[in-house]
Amino acid sequence: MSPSLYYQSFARHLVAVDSIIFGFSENQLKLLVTRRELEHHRGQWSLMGGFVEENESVDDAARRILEELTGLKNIYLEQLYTYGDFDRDDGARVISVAYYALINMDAYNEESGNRYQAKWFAMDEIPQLVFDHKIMVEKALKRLRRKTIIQPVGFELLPERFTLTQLQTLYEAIHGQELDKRNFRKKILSMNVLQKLDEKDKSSSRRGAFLFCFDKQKYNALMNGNGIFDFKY
Amino acid sequence: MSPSLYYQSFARHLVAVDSIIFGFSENQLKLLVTRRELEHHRGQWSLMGGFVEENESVDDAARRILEELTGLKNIYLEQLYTYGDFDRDDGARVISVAYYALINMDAYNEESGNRYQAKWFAMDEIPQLVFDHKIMVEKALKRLRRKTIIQPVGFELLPERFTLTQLQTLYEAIHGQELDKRNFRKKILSMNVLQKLDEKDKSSSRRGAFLFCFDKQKYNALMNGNGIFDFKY
DNA sequence: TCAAAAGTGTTCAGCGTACACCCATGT
DNA sequence: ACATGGGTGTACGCTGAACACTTTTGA
Repeated sequence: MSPSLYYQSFARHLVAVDSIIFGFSENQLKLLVTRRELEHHRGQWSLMGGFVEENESVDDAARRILEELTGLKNIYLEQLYTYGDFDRDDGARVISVAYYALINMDAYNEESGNRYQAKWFAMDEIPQLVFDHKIMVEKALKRLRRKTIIQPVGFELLPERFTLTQLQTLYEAIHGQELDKRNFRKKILSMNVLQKLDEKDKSSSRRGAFLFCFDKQKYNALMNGNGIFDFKY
Repeated sequence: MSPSLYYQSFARHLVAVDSIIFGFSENQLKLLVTRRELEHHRGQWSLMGGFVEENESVDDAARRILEELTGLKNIYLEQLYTYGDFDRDDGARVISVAYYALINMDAYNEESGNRYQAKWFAMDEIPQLVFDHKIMVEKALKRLRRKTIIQPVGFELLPERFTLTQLQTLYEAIHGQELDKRNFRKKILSMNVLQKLDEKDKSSSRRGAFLFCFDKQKYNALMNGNGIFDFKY
């Protein structure tokens, strides 16, 4: 008797993946949502999602579906939480593993998105979403906020080269509050993960602002060293 | 056509729940593991787990399985992470939602545990576990450490009434490092979630140490107020 | 009287926070 | 010359961290 037979008597479930996809443009944090394609609730606004296939890891499913929608590989993607109420989808029992993704909207492929009637919404203009997707979005936002406090993650939402003002505006958008320019710069620079470039961005001021980029090396050094949460009372 | 029919063509999966169960005794953080009952790898050390049933939420499955093993209801239980590699279980494709639980070992029912050949191990004496269970335990420990820094969660592992020395020993066990007594007390008491009782515990010293209990009211007030993570740069 | 754990305060350094002015440049 | 965003430094208060001695009491 093959091992798999031992498991035969147990219930099997549809397992979906739903992605909370964040972007940043026009100084606003945005969310990418699609029109649902499945018959049930077809056409309603919904997070981008799909079902986990037979021989596919859940992470791979999330990446696959994200790539279908955005045309992007190598996106920052992190598992958020698994939603398992048996009646969360009123059409069938579906367990959903939620992920959140941070993407650089400049690189986003609009054509791919159009196939799913995808649309970006500012966080305070998100339409009603199907099932428990709104709850997922709220949890993702909380997680993103927490994450950006203790780890320099926000970069994923920006183009490769960005000004400190852009970065600050992003943080303000994520946290929904204004920040002091001097303190912000002091803090971010003291983290020592930014590399100052010679070039200036002149698109938003006459004087021009220096461009920076994220220094992956420094970042890794930081992470591999002592963790950020050193416990001492 | 009923909604559920729309979903028929998608793959279905076995969904398991595995619990990392922490306890505290003899000044050590401990983990409860069982001997595996399913044919495949039967008898190996394994986290307590089981399959999610047809009309059961994943959370309920976790609670059900935990109660079967420990005889305890109302345990602190939190979803940890979902493990979805398609080959993580070499017998069949099983997606596992991991939870971690904190239990007061005084209340633990040994009889229930014996039915599963359950055993408590100190964290540095955990035997080899089946599949990816070791990874789950490591993640749970990290989460517990982080959690105890920012939220007074540790109480769940202690009897209802405890001394500050006991609490400190617990924190030392969780974090694997010694803490300064004065700083620890200052910090914990300033959180304002402990209630000092009139009674003393004389079991561990001639002088006796005052007993405290966790004050749920104060705790809730704290949590409902401003969150712990106020972001300001 | 002594052994063993309980209990208690102060000092210092570093970090977060508040706050206001000059700089560079294109029009 | 002026309007617009870019860039910079300091002072204060709080919190975390290091550190040692007295108290109580049963044996």
